[in-house]
Amino acid sequence: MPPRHILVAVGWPYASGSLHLGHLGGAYLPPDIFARYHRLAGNRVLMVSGSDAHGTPITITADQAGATPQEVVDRYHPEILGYWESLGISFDLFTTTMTKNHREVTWDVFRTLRDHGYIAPKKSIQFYDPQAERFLPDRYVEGTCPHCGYDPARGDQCDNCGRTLDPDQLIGPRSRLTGATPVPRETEHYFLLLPKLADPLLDWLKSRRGWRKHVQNMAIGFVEEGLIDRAITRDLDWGIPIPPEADTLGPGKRIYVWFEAVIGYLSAAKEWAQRTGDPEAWRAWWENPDAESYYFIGKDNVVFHTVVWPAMLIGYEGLNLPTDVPANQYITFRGAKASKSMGVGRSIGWYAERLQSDAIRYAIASVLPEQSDTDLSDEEIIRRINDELVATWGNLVNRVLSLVHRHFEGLVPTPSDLDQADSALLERIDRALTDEAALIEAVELRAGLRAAMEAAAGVNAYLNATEPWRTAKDDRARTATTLFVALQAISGLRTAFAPYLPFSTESLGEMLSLPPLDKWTRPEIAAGTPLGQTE
RNA sequence: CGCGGGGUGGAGCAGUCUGGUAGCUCGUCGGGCUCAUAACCCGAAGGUCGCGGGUUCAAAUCCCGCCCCCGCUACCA
Repeated sequence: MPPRHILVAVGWPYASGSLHLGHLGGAYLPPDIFARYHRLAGNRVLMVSGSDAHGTPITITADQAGATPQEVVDRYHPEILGYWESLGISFDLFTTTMTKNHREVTWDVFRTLRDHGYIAPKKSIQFYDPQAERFLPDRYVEGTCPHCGYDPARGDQCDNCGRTLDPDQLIGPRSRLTGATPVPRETEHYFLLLPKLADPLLDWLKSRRGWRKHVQNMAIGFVEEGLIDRAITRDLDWGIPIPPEADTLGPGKRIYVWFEAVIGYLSAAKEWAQRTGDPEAWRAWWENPDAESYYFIGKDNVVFHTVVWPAMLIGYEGLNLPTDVPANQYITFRGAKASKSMGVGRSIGWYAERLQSDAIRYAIASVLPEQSDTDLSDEEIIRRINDELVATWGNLVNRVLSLVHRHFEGLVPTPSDLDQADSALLERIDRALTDEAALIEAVELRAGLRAAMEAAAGVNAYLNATEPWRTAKDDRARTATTLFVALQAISGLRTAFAPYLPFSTESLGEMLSLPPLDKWTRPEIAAGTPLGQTE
């Protein structure tokens, strides 16, 4: 079977704050596990993402810090890169939305959609700050909430009662920039004409199979409720400019961040291709109809990736739509949503300084919120590492290597004929690899990890049944066979754990004198091979 | 208010589409083993499956109503 082309598209984090374990479990660890599996399975993986450098969260963070948006990005983008480095999140490219390449790709998508009739300018009424001489985004209009009386409520939403607002509903509106009373004035923006794409989009959504039900139901429901034209430009001075020939709406307008951020998947693939020296290489993942694409995001981003981005791709013509959007729910901490501003859930960096990367990866992978929100605490993290990962898998490796060192001078013993229990164990390991592969392909990563752990427990049970520490006293041949088989099983488990625990499986390979793993198989460890010591 | 998802032994989760003795990991209790001891193996206890009603020989599962949590609701992305 020829290699499949697998695009692993990872949601773009804002470069405006530190990431916490909820982010890791929601959007970043799952694609890495998925990508590592597919590489081992012999497929061509392209895994891309980057820092989202635009959008109001960046400008607001900058305002609060008295810094420029650029300075905010310059601080957080390297921090995020550091997370991926320390946790082994194996991007082929993690770029930003500030590149020239991204601007050009965004312009290409803008122009093509416009030429195909899916982007057009429309006039609307918007608040204008006469003192600052500029139009105000809804977030920059403040006033008293008409529902609960809270002040200051923002023009898009009241932070107190949570209701969605329009700025003209506010009592006593004022500009957040100057405090001046804003006045309504006509302005013009570009809109994405989503209703024109609704029919093919709905047909496509309904024909998807194997999607998580909350993802597919939400997408279909959103489209069936009725799509409306959606603005793709904003009154901002931070963001990607409108293509020069189309920049006729007046000063101070940029492309709205949601429009260009999703294009990042495409522009990052193109940037990767340029960097590899084959600028056309991206086409194998985007234009080849047999290529597959998987978008890993949190549940708050479902509509953008299942409705808006596919609509843009349909309108653009010629590029692949998502194969699956395995969006995750949230990891909560002691029942509260992880959020730096709420002081809940520490940053990834905090844990990375205190725990081994694979330990963090195991703890998160074993609770991935694939169906529903999952609650976690520091105690739970430690418990899972010690009572599951170390106890079952770490201890298994340790006890087998100890026996080999004690009774066979650290050399893989030469087996006699395998009996039924020996063969059954190896068959079980091989079956676990097959089962796990199917689970990972279906993006059921937590179940995939469970399959590996159950197989490891099976090896422990095998050892308790064969008792090599007892047979060593009077049956060296039997002991040799048992330990040989156990080592082969461990070799298979090394593969099974490799997508989840890349660091420790790599060092285990060195300990077993095995070449680097490059296939989804159980490599045989030859008799006589010298083994390393456990720590 | 509307839409989507979730509410299952002490903790975290599967199972619900395709109704039929409620499953997994951890914890607890008992036993085994002693190579490993941050242990391992075997067994047991522990659940009105959010609440109320309905359909059915049979409901965690299907239908109706309600409560709670998360997300979305187009200017957060």
